Amino acid sequence: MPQLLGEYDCKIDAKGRLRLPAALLKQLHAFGSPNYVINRGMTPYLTLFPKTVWEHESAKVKALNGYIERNQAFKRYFYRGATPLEPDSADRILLPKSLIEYAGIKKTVIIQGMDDRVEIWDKEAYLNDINQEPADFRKLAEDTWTSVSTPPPAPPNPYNPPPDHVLP
Amino acid sequence: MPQLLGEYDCKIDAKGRLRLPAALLKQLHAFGSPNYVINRGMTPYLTLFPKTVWEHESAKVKALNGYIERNQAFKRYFYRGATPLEPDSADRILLPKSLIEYAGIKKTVIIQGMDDRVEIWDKEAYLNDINQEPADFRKLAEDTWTSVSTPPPAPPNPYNPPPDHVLP
DNA sequence: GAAAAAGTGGGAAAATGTGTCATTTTATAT
DNA sequence: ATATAAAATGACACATTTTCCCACTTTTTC
Repeated sequence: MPQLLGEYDCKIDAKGRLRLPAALLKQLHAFGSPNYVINRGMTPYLTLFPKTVWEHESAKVKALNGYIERNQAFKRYFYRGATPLEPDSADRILLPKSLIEYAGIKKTVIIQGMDDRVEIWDKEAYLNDINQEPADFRKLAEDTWTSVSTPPPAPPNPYNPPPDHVLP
Repeated sequence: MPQLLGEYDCKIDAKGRLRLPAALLKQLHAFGSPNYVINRGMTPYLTLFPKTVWEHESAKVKALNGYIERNQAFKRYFYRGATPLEPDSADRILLPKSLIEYAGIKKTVIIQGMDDRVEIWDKEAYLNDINQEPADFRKLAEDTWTSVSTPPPAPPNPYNPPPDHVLP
């Protein structure tokens, strides 16, 4: 399974377009198609999924019985804002206005790889978030790991990256 | 199976007509016919089904034994307000007045794709709903998922982008 | 330092969304 | 039945958004 990694600094242009950094694009291509789904994050940031990852996520949600009100509320929360995206010829994606507003995106965003998805933050909000109470991190880490039984290491999964495309 | 995705901002005209956004129409066409059924949601919003999906839904309800009083009551609720719709020549649907009133629709609605159906909300009500206490969502998510097993992810198919333009 | 690639910006054509008005159809009352 | 009103539909024009394309600047690479 490929993995999305890296922290990127990007600008949004006046039309709300975001160019995906070349280094990130290469990683995204390993997920199978040049199509994405973007959605609201839990707090004011956005999450961009490769379409294949999104489909996997939503398959689980689809199975829920919507006549149970709590399930339906969950579904709604899951889908709220989810929008399919395709990059243009210059590898830019057009961010929906409502999501730009939601995430408080001004001019510059930070894109952060998060394994099988990326988070898109307004730069200022991102810096606030990670600089906040760094002292807390140790406690957070301890709390996190004490409540989780460490799974045995999975057998190594040899991953052969696709060849980078060769340019003339 | 195609999937309906996206959050769209639309206005209702003075006659209660709603133009379906072009991006959504494309997705709806994938469901096989330009016919829809609209119905009341559980709370004040509307649900629009592609006809094929509606038929599938109502088949399940039809199978309920109507001699059981609670089933009959459910059926009645299920069919109450259900209305077949066909878009006009300009891809607009005419929302029944009673449903507009039920959903508290004023001028602007949000249409949100929800996999095999879309929800139509009065904009204000929608924003209230999704911005509501995200802390609640954590618990909701936990409750929801404790009853569902996670299938293993399928390995993706790497995407090989077309070669960049070659210069002579 | 030159060439290539990556990242930005903006103009303009095409597509979409929206309001208005005219015409047709349906309903209602006399 | 016919007249009138109401509603539904169709047509169009205007505003806005999206897409496509190209050119320029900055960064990277050799």
